[in-house]
Amino acid sequence: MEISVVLADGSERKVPSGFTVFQLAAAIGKRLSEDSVAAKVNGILRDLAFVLKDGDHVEIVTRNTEQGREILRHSTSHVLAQAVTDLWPGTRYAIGPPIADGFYYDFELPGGRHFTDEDLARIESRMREIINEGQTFSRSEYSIAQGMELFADQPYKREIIETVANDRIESDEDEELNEGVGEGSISVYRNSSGFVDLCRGPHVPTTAKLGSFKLMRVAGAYWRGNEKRPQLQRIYGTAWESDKALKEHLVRLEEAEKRDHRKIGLELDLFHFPPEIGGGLPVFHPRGALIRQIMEDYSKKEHRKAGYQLAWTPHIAKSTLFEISGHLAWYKSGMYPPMEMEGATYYPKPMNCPMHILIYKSRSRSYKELPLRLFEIGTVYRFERSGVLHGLARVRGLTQDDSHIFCAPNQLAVELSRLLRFIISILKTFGLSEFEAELATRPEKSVGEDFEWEHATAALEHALKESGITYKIAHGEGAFYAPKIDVHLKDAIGRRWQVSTLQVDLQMPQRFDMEFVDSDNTRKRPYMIHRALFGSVERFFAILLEHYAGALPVWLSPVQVSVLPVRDDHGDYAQHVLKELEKSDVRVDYMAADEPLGSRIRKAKMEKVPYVLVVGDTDVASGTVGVNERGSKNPERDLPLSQFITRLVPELSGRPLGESLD
RNA sequence: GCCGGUGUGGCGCAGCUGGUAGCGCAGGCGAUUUGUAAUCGUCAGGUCGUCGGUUCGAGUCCGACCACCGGCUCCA
Repeated sequence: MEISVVLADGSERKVPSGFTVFQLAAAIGKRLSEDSVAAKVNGILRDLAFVLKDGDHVEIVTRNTEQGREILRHSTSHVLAQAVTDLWPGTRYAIGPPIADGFYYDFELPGGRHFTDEDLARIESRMREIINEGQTFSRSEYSIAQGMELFADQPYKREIIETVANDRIESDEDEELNEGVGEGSISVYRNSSGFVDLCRGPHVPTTAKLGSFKLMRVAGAYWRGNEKRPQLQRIYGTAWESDKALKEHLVRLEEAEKRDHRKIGLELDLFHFPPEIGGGLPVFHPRGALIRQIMEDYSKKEHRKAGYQLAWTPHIAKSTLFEISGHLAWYKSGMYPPMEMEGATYYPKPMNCPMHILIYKSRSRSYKELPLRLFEIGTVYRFERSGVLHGLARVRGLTQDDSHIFCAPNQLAVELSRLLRFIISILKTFGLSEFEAELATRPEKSVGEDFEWEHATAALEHALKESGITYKIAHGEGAFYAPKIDVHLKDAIGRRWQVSTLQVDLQMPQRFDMEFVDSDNTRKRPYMIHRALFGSVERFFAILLEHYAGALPVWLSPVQVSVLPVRDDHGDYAQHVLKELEKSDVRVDYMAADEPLGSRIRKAKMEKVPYVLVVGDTDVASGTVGVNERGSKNPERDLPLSQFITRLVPELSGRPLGESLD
C-alpha cells in the first residue's frame, strides 16, 4: 500500500502507508533526516513520529530555522524540568516556553527552597546526562479528567488544564498557557525515564537532538505574571542548533555588553549615580552634561521652528494641583512622598502637564491662538520601585522633553499627523531610522466616555496611517486617561526601545475646566495632546550611547577634534590649528607632546574623538594637518587645514543642510 | 517591592579552609621630544559598601541596611 504526500517544493512523493515524517525525511536524504526536528503537516506542527496520510502536505522543519530552534528550545526546557525534578523530588513545575534566543522554566521547589547560582551547574550537568542518554519524547493524549489525575500532585499543571479547558485563552501573551490543552483533551509528552509534562508539542524525538544550550541565570517570576500569586523560581537558558550558533550568540551578548551605556558612561566620564544622592538619580559630568545640552538646545531650536512656545514650570506643587489633575487619586504610589510646609502639602511633580494647563488657563483663550503648543524640557520625579531602576534608561528623576498641545476638536487629526511627522523627523536627525509604533487603546482601569475614547483613538490611528509608519494595536495598553501612540525604534544591533509617546487626553481639559472662545463667540472645550519626543532626555541619551557604542556623531561629540603636535616645537603651530578650528565653533582638545605620539593617539581613540589631528614638521612648513578619522585604519597626511575645516563644517550640525521640516 | 547574584584604592581585578591587603591601568613627580592604538623610572593612594554580631583575631563567618547587576511585577 502506498500513499502520496506533497513536499514543500510542491512535488509529490509516494511513500508506504504508515510512514512517519521522520521516515519520509530519511527517504529524502540523510542530511535532512539528521537536521529534522519536526514537520508542518497541512500547516500544523507535528512530531517526527507523526504518521502520514494520503494527500498530506509536508514541510520538514529543520533545526537551523526559527521554527526549528523554537522546538529545540522547547524540548530543552523539558529536559531542564526533568533535571530539576530528578535533583529535587517533589518539585512542582509550572510553564517552560521557548522565548527569543532561548527558553525558561518556572518551578516551585519543595520546602520553599530557592535556586542558587551553584545549582545551575548541577542542573546543567544532569541535563547533559539526560541528553547523552538519548531519551525519547513520546506523545499521548488524555481526557481532561485523566489529565487532572495524571497531574494530581502538580497544582500548576492542574490550574492550566482547568482554566484553559474552561476558557481557552486567546491572547498572544498567554499562548503558552494553552500548552497541551485542546478541546476536551490534553496532550502530554513522556520521556523514556518517566518524566511527564503537559505540552502541545511538537518535540524532538529524542534528547540526543539537543545539546547546544547553556543555563544563563535564575530569577523569581510570579505565577501567571501576577504579583499577588506565588513567586516561582525561574531558570533562563539559551539553546541553539549547533555549538557554533550557541557560541555566536554568547559573543553577541558580549558585544551588547560592551555597548552598555552604564559602562560607556563610566569609560567616557559622562555621568554616574552617587550612592550619596540615591538610586536612580544621576549626576552628569562635564562631557555628559555637554552632550545633554547639545541635545536639548537642538530640540528647543527645532520646536521653536515648528511653532512651539517654550514654557518653564517649578518642580513641586501643592497637593491641590494633583488632586485636580487626578494624579493623587490614580498614581499616588508612583509619586514622591509629600513635604509639609506652612500648613500646605507639596509634592514633587510626576508630570509637567498640570502646570502647562495653568499657563493655558492664565487668561482666556481665543480660537485664534489654537493650536497652542507649549514645550518644556522639565525634570519630573517618579517613585520607581527599587528593582526597576536601570542606569539612565529608568531613573527616579527624569527630564521629559514634554509638550502639551491644546487645540480645537476639528484641529486634532491634522495636529496629530503633523506631530507624528515632526517626531520621526527629529529622531532621524539623531541617526535613528527604523521605527514602529503601537496604538494603545482603552484599558480596563480608565475614565471617560466611550465616544471620546473612540474619537481620540480614531484620530491617532488616522495619524499613524498618514505617516506611513508601521504600527500595531496594543489592546488595553493606553493610559488611564487617554489612548496613545508609542513610537519604538530599533538600534544598531536590532534592539527595540520605546521612545516617543503621544496621547490624546480626555480628562485634563474637563478636570481643569479648560475652554476657549470660538469664532461664534461660544465657549468650547479644547482637546489636549501630551507628547514626549525623546521620552526622557536621560533615556534617550542612553539609547544614543548604546546605538553608537559611545562613538557619537560629530555634532553630538563633546570633543570633536584632538590636536596633537608631534614634538613640543610643533606646539605653536598646533595652537594655531586649534584656534582656527575654534573659529568655526569646533570643540577642540589639545594633547601636548609630553608622551609618545602613539600613546596620545591611543588615548584620543579610546575617548572616541571623531578626528585626531597630528601636526609635525611637514605640516608646520606647509599649513597642513594629518587627519586620523575615527573608524578608519589609514590616516591621511598633508591635508591643507582649510580643506579639513571645509570638510568638517557640514558635520557640525545635526540636520543635513537643505533639509527642513514640513 | 519580590527572587538570585555582586560590592576590595578613580577603573578593571587577585586575596585557599578567618591570622591586621596585592596587581594592572589611571593619577603625581622626574627623565624621554617622539609622524599615527600603551616610553622608562619613581611616588602616592584602600578603616575591603555601611552598621551591628561571632571570635584572642574578620576583607574572609552571621545579621540588618544601602547601592549595583540579571529577572518578575510596575512604567501616568
